[in-house]
Amino acid sequence: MAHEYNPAEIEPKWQSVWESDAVDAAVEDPARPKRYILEMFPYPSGNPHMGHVRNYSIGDVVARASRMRGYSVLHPIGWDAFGMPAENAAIKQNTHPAKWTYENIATQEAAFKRLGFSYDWQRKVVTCDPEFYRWGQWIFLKMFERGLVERKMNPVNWCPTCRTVLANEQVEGEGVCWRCSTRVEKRELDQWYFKITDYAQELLDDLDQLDGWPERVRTMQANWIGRSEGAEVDFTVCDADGNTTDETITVYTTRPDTLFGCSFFLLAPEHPLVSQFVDGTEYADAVAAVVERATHETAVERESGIAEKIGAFTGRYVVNPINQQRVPVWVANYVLMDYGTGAVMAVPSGDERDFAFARAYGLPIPPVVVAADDPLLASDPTLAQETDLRVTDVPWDAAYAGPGTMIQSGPFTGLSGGKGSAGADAVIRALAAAGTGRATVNFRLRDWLISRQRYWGNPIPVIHCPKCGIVPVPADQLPVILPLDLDITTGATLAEHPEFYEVACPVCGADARRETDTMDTFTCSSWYFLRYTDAANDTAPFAADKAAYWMPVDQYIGGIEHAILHLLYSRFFTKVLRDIGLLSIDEPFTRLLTQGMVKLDGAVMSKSKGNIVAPEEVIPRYGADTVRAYIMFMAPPDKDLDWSPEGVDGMYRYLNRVWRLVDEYADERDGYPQVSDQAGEYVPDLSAQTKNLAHLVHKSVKKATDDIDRMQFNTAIAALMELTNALYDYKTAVPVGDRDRAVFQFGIESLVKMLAPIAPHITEELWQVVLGNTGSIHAQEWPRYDAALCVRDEVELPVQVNGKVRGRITVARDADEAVVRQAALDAVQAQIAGKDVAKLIVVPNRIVTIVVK
RNA sequence: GCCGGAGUGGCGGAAUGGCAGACGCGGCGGACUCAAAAUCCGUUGAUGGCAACAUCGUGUGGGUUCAACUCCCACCUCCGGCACCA
Repeated sequence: MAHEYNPAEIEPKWQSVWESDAVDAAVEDPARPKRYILEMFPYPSGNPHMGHVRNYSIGDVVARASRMRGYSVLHPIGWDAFGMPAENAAIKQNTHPAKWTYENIATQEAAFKRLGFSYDWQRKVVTCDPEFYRWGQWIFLKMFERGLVERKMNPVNWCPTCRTVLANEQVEGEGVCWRCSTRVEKRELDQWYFKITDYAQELLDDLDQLDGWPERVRTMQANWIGRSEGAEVDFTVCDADGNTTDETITVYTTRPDTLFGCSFFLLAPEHPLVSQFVDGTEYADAVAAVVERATHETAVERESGIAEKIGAFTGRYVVNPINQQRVPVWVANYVLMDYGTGAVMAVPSGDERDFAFARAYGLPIPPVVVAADDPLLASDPTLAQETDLRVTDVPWDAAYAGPGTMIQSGPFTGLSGGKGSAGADAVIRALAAAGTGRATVNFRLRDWLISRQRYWGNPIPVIHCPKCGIVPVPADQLPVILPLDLDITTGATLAEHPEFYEVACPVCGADARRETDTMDTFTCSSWYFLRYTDAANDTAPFAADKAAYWMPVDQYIGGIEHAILHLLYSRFFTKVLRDIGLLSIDEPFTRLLTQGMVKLDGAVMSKSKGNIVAPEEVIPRYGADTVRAYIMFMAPPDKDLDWSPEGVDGMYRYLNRVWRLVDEYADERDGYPQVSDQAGEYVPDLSAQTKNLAHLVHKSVKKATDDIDRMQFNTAIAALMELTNALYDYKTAVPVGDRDRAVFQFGIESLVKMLAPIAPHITEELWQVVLGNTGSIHAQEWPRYDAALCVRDEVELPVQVNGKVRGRITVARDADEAVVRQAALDAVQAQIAGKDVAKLIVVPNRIVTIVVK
């Protein structure tokens, strides 16, 4: 009854069985441990490509293996359905974003089903469905209540191509839009923000808990949050004659120990005091020129990598609170308005940028922190005790920013200087006592700009009332429905849709205007994983007890491109929802796998580049199982891989090999005598060949199990191939009538079971049809190996002489060391004859090494 | 510039400090076949040798060790992230 492996026939057959039986529906079962396996949900861009296949195959293997290991598994899927590409496609193809989006979802859903992914389809989430996005609005309102939503006028990143603002996290490398790579512009606009900075410290601290995350992702997030410790110092504004005003300017510094070395003071070009200082003065023109160049040329200069430092004197001075020194105030292009306070104290001897600026404009560079071996101290040892300003210009050709000793620093002279030094602490204490400074912490992280001037997004549930101001939409009026009757092929937004924005104020009833900006799509992806735990809930985003059962996600799988963006925002949402009382966890994702990218000839596959390899090109010829297994076999999951069609044949051959092996076994098995008493049980009178097979089978089961656990699927598949080879070798070497039924059967069944998560269709067919078992392979228990059978009772050890293998010995496992020593010496007798054995090292069960002279 | 990651056969890739190259792709030789496909067997790091074998070999140069792809120091190349963050 031998029959052929025909994936085109069996794959759709099993897919429809699984779907109609809803075999992959997640069940909350308190009796079993749970596992929530999640892959980052796709954007419905059209046909999936091999990158998708890889991402979702990894998750599917983990989910299927987890079920067989006895876990109650949640493995859902959905679509991140709002966003710009839908609008662009709609304009280009003269259709509606909704139509384009839902059609693409249908395409991807069909493709995913054709690949045999084991999703709980009943929990499907589509973010552009009102049933989903209303809860995004609900969360917005909750955040609004808690003061985590802010509308403010700020310089923001504007993408002229996308015609919308962007969050800081969405501006890449050289200041370009993450989506279209257009250079972004700075604009001063009134926008909506989520106050993620309120959680900056916790987002940083809790990275320590995430030991299931790749180190580099944690490092990237820590760098992005960018905590720095230092001090604020208040400088009093004065005129050229030293007459002080009651105006102070505060600076932030990480080096309060260098305060005595401040020889000038800088304002950012955008600083509001600049025009106040120079308007109508002789300095106005020069300052305006700097401001002009800084605001218009910065982007270009940054691109070249080296920005020339330019600045201009404002005619004003400030008083240094530590020593009452009067220093000039300049405007400089390298001072950033959006970090610290937009003003800095310049210490050219201790800061490279200030040094360059001082040299360019002839400003003094007094040394205040010097290294112990500094030539300055060598030439003038008394300088080490100098408290007053004696040397006003360093002989160095670069700033010194390292640790050292404070000099020329009044009462602080002699203290250690440097970041976080005793000297720095002492200066902060002195400033604090005088009320002119204080210790403080600064973050690089900015608040999350969430409003977008685009149509295809979740409407911000707010109404602008001329009398009441900003009025949140009452919760019982949610959702604010995104109207679909808008012709967006002209590029129109909600601001061109009066039926949408003309509303009555919910408080006073006056004519008011509904907010027409929509939310950043990343707000949807920041909590979709929570919706899966309770996807049909129509009274809340999710029930707390359901989330409590399933959360956190045990294994999250997705691309490294979200190392900051999505993964940071999701952590933020989780903490906010915890504080609202909906969650009891601090972190959403316990373990994270950042899967490598699938490339073609070195380039990332993307629709815009047109270098996509789609699974449909391979499935008709080889089937989904081959595609899945091949992409898992090509490389470890976290490494980038270059797609090459050459090896697909090999994987197809392998699955055929498995098919024939199992098929032949099914035909012949009645002829196998039952020799050993039970599968996997060690029976002393087995033949040497059968013992050998039992050993190989158990060793392979252990190896494949361990490798799937640590998600090294490429080596797991290699172990399955070795198991397959061992079974074939046994068949070749041992006639049917001498074969051990129990050991062989255990080998065959283990092979089929362990291959099942990777190649779910062929294994289902082999299990149920070819082997004639009842019940799905995917509901079987994972094979258990016998640790005693994974090792041999005799081991062959290489014997090295001076680092070269010169002989081999076979000894009992864990043999007495004396026995091993003697056997080794005998084995290499010829090589060591007449020489002194200086050393003999036995590494038990591994190697013997002899050193002779 | 700073912070990560990676350099291993023709190719993808394996190796708790213990026989480098598992597993596979490709190649070569053979069996089966009228022939081909499929399948099966053998072989396949380099150099030298008829051969057993010898020597060399994990980006480069040092070091630690009986033993280094693995640990340490210095450097080269590539990839990724951040980048005037005071």
